[in-house]
Amino acid sequence: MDPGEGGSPAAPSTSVAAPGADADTREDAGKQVVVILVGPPGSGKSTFAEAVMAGAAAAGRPWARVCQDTIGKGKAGTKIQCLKAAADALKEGKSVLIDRCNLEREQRSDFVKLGCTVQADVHAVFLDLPAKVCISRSVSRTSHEGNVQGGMAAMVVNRMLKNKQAPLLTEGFSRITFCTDDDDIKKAVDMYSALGPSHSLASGVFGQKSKGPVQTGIMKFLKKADTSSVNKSSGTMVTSSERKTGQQNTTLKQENLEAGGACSMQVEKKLDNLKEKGEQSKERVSSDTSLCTLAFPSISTADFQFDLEKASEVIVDAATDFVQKHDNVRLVLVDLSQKSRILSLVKDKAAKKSFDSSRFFTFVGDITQLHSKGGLQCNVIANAANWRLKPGGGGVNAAIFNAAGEALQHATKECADTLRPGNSVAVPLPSTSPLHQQEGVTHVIHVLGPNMNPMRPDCLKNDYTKGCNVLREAYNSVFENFASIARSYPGKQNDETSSRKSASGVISPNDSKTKREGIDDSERTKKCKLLPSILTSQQHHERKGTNTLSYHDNSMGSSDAPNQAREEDNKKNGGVTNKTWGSWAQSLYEVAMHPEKYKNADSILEISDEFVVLKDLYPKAKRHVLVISRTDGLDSLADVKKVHLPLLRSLHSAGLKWAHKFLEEDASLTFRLGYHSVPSMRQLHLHVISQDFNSPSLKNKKHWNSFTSAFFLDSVDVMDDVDQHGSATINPDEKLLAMELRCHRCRSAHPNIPKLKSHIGACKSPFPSHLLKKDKLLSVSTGRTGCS
DNA sequence: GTTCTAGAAC
DNA sequence: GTTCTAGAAC
Repeated sequence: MDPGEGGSPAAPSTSVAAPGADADTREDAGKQVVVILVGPPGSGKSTFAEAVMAGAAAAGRPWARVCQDTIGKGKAGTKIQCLKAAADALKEGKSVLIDRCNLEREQRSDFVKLGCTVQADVHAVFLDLPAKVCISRSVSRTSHEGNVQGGMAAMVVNRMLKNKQAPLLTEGFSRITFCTDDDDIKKAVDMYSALGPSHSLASGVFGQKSKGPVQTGIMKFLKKADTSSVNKSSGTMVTSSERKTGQQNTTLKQENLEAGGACSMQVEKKLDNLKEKGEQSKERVSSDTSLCTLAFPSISTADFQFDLEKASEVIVDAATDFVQKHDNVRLVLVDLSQKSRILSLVKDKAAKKSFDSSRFFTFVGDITQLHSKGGLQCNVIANAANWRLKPGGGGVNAAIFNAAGEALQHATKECADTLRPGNSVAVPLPSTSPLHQQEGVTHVIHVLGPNMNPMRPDCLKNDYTKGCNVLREAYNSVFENFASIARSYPGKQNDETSSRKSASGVISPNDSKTKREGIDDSERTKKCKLLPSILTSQQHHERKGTNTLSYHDNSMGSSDAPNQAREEDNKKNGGVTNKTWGSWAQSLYEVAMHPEKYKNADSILEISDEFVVLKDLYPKAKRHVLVISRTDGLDSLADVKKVHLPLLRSLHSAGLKWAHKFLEEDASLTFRLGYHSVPSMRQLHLHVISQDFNSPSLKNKKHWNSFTSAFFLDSVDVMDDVDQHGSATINPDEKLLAMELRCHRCRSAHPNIPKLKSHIGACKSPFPSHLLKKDKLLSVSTGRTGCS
């Protein structure tokens, strides 16, 4: 990093500004900074603080470190001692580093106030490392100043992380730096070490990756004297000297949005009024990162010429309905023009409805520059796409593809080839995309709405009955895709945990470890090596060319042949799936098509016209069976349409029947029924799996997360989804499988699989509240069928 | 889906 | 030295 960027550092200041000194004098002397570190034990706060102090000392800059772990004569002290030490240091003209966990807003608010009182810049540096890293480090250290080490450390870290609250600008910070790995931390240390008295760092939120915003140049230095040009160039900067005036409307909007109290539609009107008075109009709107936010354009009302009045009704209905059903999400309808008629119509209609208006509002701005120009942090944006999912064509589609670069085209290609009206597809935006880097957008959801323009494909010729239905389907599809993405955001999971009911009504796993292992062992001896034999059988047929399956008419006998045929079919049908399957992934398909060949194998539990029930060859729990659909052409959930709803219900009923049977044999079990978002094996299959996860075949992170993250879609939800929207909402994000290892009951984090397994063998916490709804869990105590 | 294994982490 | 993960191959 070049600390001289924007001007070389000046000589260290020796003058000390009195607390009451006016701003100009203070700026001459160099602005003091209060840096509040935020992070759990093991996140490296002390290392950070020591490195910055060393850098500052070497450069002769007056900094003080206030460390709660050592403030009591080398031992841990109190918050009050820290506050006093910080106040004293500030009086002496020093900048201050607050080295304590500060994970909750309340814990850090007094330090923020202290900084504001002496008109120092107040910064947060959030050391937001993966829980497992913090736990590993804190468990293994031996001479920690605050004695958070050894076996207790994991518990302490987990408890703290459960309640962590990411810092927000509205707390009074002028700058927040997120560090999610050691590289980020090093950069932040370098930055603060090199911070000269005549420099100040840019205001805003920097380095936040997982929740949307934004890596906007963590290394950027800005000359303090030039605040006016800062505002001109970026439109989002708010320095402390401006807070009295420029931040007025920012604060107004932030408070309203975050408190969820006042109507944000009104807030926008107030903001509009301020704009009319010539005030700064491009302030940061909300730094609330606890809400996953979707920005979406009005669908079909531009080039597709859909009636605005009717469209606005659909938007308001769909959006208000959605935010009422989902926590921790926010929807923002965006249009470029201040005079947008669709925005006014939606605002008017929304004002007449009763809902939490901080979670659905309208916004004037460019959907590709919401963060950098509008200060609105959106994790996900929707794109009014064309049916070929190609760039160009003008409007929002061209703008988004332009802004996102080639990365979006490639990522889109991997997810889908075409789109039908009323459908959407969520595309994870690679981190190489400028839209990801600069605006913090992690996903683009392409959606195709109904068309009323005779010059465009699939014109509905003013059939608004159909048109409104398709438009509603389109919005529902976008919102549900968004909900799936939101579910994978870490903050959401913490919230679910914190709202967990104390009494679950679900029986805990059997206390007797010996008994459990005994059952496992007996099952292992009975295990039939069915699947490899199927593979052998199929390969044998392929070699001999005697396979009766129609796709082997292909002269090459390639196992990819059916995929090619199906890809063609998918394209013809406008479907969005085009997955190819390796030869090893065909076993279930083979069983489903020819179960009679294997009827003597003890792995097959039941065969009907619609399904086959099969013991999983590598069970990931004491009891784990698959209910495999026998419908040819249904490879996975992505292929499921409304017409398959009766089939889904049959699979579910069969799953329930077997779960009940297993519960009769072992009343300590709890079952969950569901599908993998993206299965590894071809042929739609429902997992019926006991929640003990006590199995030697559960070996890695992917196994664990495929059954305990949002990657696992509950059968009841899938049936509802298909019933309401005509298809299942799938989040294809592979990141779900790479997430850190968390207990499926108490959500505590663990550094590796063996440690996780030893924890889940003992954890008696109730299941998270979201699993207790809709009979997603089946146990003797619930005694329910799950049929609706 | 699993197995194998190099190399990272401890 | 041992444990554990993650990527390649099947």
